[in-house]
Amino acid sequence: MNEKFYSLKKEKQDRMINGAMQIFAQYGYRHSSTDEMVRVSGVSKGLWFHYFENKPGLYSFITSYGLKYAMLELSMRSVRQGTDYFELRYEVEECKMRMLDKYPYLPLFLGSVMREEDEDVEELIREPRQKYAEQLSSLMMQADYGALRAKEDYLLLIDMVDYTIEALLTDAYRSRSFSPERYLMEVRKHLDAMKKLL
Amino acid sequence: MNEKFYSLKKEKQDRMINGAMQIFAQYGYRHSSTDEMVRVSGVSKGLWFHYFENKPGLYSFITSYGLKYAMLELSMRSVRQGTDYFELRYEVEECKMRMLDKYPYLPLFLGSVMREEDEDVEELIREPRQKYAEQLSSLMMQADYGALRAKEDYLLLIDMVDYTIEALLTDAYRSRSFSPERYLMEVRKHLDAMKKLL
Amino acid sequence: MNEKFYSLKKEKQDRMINGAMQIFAQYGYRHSSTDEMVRVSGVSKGLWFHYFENKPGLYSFITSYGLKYAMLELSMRSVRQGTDYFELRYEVEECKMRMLDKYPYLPLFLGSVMREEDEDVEELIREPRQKYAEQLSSLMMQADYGALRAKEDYLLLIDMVDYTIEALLTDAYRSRSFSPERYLMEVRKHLDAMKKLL
Amino acid sequence: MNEKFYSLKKEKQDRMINGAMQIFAQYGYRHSSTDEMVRVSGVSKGLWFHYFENKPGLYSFITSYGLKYAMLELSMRSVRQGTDYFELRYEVEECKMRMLDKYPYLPLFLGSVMREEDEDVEELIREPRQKYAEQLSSLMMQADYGALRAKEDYLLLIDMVDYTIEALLTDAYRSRSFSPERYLMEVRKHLDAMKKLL
DNA sequence: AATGAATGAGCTTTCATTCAT
DNA sequence: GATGAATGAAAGCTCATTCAT
Repeated sequence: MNEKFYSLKKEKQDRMINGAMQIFAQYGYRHSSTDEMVRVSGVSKGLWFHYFENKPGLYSFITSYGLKYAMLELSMRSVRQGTDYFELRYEVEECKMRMLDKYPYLPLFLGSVMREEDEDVEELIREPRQKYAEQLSSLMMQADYGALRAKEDYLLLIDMVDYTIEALLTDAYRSRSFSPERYLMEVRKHLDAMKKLL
Repeated sequence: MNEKFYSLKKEKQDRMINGAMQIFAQYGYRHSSTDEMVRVSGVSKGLWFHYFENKPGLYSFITSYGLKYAMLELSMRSVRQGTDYFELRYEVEECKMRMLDKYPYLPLFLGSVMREEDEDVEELIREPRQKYAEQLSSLMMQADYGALRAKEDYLLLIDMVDYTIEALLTDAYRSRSFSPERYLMEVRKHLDAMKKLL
Repeated sequence: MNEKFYSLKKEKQDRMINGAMQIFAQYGYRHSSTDEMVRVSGVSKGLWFHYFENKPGLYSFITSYGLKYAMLELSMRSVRQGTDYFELRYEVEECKMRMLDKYPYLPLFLGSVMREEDEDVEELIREPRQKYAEQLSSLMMQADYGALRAKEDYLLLIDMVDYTIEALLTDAYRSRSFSPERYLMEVRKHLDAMKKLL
Repeated sequence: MNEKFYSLKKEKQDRMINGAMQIFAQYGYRHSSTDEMVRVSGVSKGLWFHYFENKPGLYSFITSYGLKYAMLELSMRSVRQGTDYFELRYEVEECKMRMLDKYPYLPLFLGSVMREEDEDVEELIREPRQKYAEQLSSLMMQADYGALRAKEDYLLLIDMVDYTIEALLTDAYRSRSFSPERYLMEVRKHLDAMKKLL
């Protein structure tokens, strides 16, 4: 289906991928307009449809591509069984920051994809979305939950950590200039705060 | 500016307010369409513009109205100085649930307003948004932070609580039928989980 | 579905119907553009979709309307059982010419509808198209086929008459100014030519 | 103008000619899309414009080529002065069927060209179109009109024959599989039907 | 010569907004 | 006040045409 796209020069591929990710990440599927992608990527309108048939097709491709890239990045970290939960959680965020070089909006996009509910695309992204979620949770399952596990409600605490990190990421992108260092520091601080409670 | 609107029958006012809140809360400013408000409210299209000039004007009014209503509701609870932080935080959520009778989408709308970033309206809602935030934080400042305060990072923990509660609310509205009881129970569980850590 | 349209002023209804008929008759379904209908009718683009949802909906409505009008016109002639075949066939064409006052492109449109093959609309127009064909043939069955019937191949001769009349109509519209009188005269001449052979 | 094209391998020439004829014959000038010709011919898009500059240029070439081929085929039949009109008319159709080997859509294309009215190309095809019409009519003038000529309106009868044959051809192509034998039989039957009247 | 990537005008459709009634 | 008909800019998508390779 998308072999044509892959035979483009890598630089242009990435310009398109980044343009689409940025707009989709910021506005969600329905709200994202081709014209804005044209503007931020410098790639003409016709070409988007030349490669991706239609808007759902584009979204589905970018989603699948982005999630695969994220999964690859995740799988590339050497999995040390029994890493401390908070440490591992932090490493996952570090991992996201490593994506920034090639795909500056990918971390934000990942979150927006996981929350996407538009019925025109929900079906199309179900599978890659689920796989990504599974890889993440199976990665986290290898953590040493240490003192956490002692608590009967440790799942709730993990929820809180996840919600918090997601919110921090969104906030970080909201500011004019996204700084991965500042973001990671915020994550670290919040993780530490909870860790100290245990 | 909107005196005209207030001379409408209260019932119709509320039908319009609820219609706008529902759509804005679900889709955000930009994605909300007049036609959908017409549909859910049963109030003709012309009337919306008769009373509110344009879409930013409508959003600004509804925001300001909704935030004021929420502030009133908040201020109506008898402030017992020194209530335990977690208890107070819970009461704030209870308070939101009390709004459901008149404005079923107000709690969701509050969150969406606080996150709204569309540049067409950001300016217009800045002030009421800030006032609401201030009232909330000044209310929370009256709490007894107990063991929490002992922690040097207690502000971070509070962040986590806030992010968590906001996410729980969004999740609660995502399900077909929003149940205030179920929501409050979730909030309670998460608050307790953290409280126990202290 | 189209009650809204019928509550328009009759004059505007007819302006829209005529605009659509003209463009559809000349270019066929697929080729007809809203912009051209806007131009010939002076009715804004948005309004077409306000009343007719989409292009197939518009085509289906105009088709159904035009065929019904034609059937009404046909049924209004006093049916004299046993009229000479050639006379009756001529009267059918006279009947079409009577439509010109209100719908100048209807006779041409009828032919184009009967030949339309676009798969987006074929289903939608099947029924009215069939009904019209049936009324026409049941009308013609009341004719006195006289000497014609004696011929074993009289059905083939009728084919020829039909093909000829259809071609004459198309030719007549091709000229800059369509003249019903000239057209009817042509029809008469050709009918007579064949009649004399019998 | 098109010498370049003629230096292509004959097989590729014919693939292009057939592709263009098929699409133009089926959809008319305006509705024919380059992409469809690319698809049915397997010849790349750029090449079409390399050889034919633009769409009118292509249409003009294919028209001129197709008409010339038809004229050649017509002129190749040994003209027996005084052949019976109906026989000659039938032979003309046989002649068209002989084109099918090389250009399966040429007979249909001929008819569509003669009816083409798009103003972008009308001028361009006027001359070849007229020449073809003239050759056809001068060929037919050599016929023995026999009993036909006795009729004062024999020209009208000839019209009817022509219209009928054209309609039969269009009908024949409409069916999934075009059968020259079946088509010729239909022509024969209709010609005979009229002949018997004389 | 040959390919197909690239472009932008134009088409169908949506939607905030205006206006006659 | 109240309605919904009316408008046109903008969105998703198609297609003739150009151009780098």
